Amino acid sequence: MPASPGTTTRAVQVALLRWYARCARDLPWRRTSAPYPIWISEVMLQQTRVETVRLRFDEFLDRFPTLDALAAAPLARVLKSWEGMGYYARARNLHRAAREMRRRYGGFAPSHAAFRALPGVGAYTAAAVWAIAFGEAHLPLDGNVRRVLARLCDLATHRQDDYRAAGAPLMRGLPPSEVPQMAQALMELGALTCLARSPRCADCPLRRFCQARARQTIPKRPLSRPRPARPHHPVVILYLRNRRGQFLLTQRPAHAMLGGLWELPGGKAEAGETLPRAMRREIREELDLRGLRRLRYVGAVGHAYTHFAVTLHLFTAEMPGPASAFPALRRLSRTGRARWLFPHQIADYALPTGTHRALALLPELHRARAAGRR
DNA sequence: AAGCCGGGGAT
DNA sequence: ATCCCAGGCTT
Repeated sequence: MPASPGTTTRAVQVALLRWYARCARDLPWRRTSAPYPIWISEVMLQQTRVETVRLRFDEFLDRFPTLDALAAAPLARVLKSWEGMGYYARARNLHRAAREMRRRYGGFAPSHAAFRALPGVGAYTAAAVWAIAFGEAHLPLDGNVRRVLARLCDLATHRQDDYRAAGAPLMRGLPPSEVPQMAQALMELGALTCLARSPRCADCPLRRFCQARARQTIPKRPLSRPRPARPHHPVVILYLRNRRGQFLLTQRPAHAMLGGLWELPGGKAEAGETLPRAMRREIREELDLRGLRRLRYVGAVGHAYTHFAVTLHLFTAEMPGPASAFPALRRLSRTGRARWLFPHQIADYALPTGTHRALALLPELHRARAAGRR
């Protein structure tokens, strides 16, 4: 708060802490101060709404109650637990970081610096865990806090350093017991009151300190950046049956988008190409398979990713012969990147949400999916 | 600093 | 349809 002397900083801290004591939501990860669950919650909350995480947090901790349990688990199980939450690199990094901590420190990271160096732990997560679990005065600079600071100090900037300069004083001079509350209060104010679209200034404990409010620049804070439009692609995917009633599921490369997840074979349709032609071409390119039998169009589902959107066009078809007759398919199976599954077995595999929704178009898988969710 | 990575809910 | 969320990694 550049324009504010220390006495004002203290007044802001007091107002915010009093408000937090009165208004803070009761969230599962606020019932503990242990670093492991705090860490899990912070990773889940990366770009993910509180309400979504609220539904998943307890289940994840039931499955992986300790750092050692997470480190000992196979990655596939962690990915399955992460299914539907997106940004799957988070699950891969969480797993790697747990194994690294166990190996190098025999437990949780011993310092903020050691923790910050782990995969998937950036400036925000390291600050949040060290402030909330250990009471050290780091500023967790997330989207909420950035918005609160942009308004409180009327910042017309994108620079990270400007936000740090504005926010650091608010974390200083507190007793360690109040650091966790202060860190969470800044975020909570952004989540409940200092809303992005329609801020509830009348209810804000900081309204008399708010410089953007005084200057009537609230709608312009924080400064926004124009975003490019999302391109849209038609995609064809295939539910390929063999003669035993199994279907083919393939695994995405570990470090690609949706890395490690399982999906139906297929790919983008090209401009001017009919969907059945695209389907046959993709299967030829991907599996070196020709002469699909009984190719049928099932239907489509739309699905939006961060930077593009797709329409998934689902087909069914039957194998032209035994899988063993096709070298590319044999190779995929041998390396474990492709599996023939009976419908009920799908419950053990982590699938992207779009694939789940496409499979729901098939009655036989609808039943299997319902069984898998139980 | 910018581009990339999922998904979902609010408006 | 658009925005944006308790971000991190790579370039």
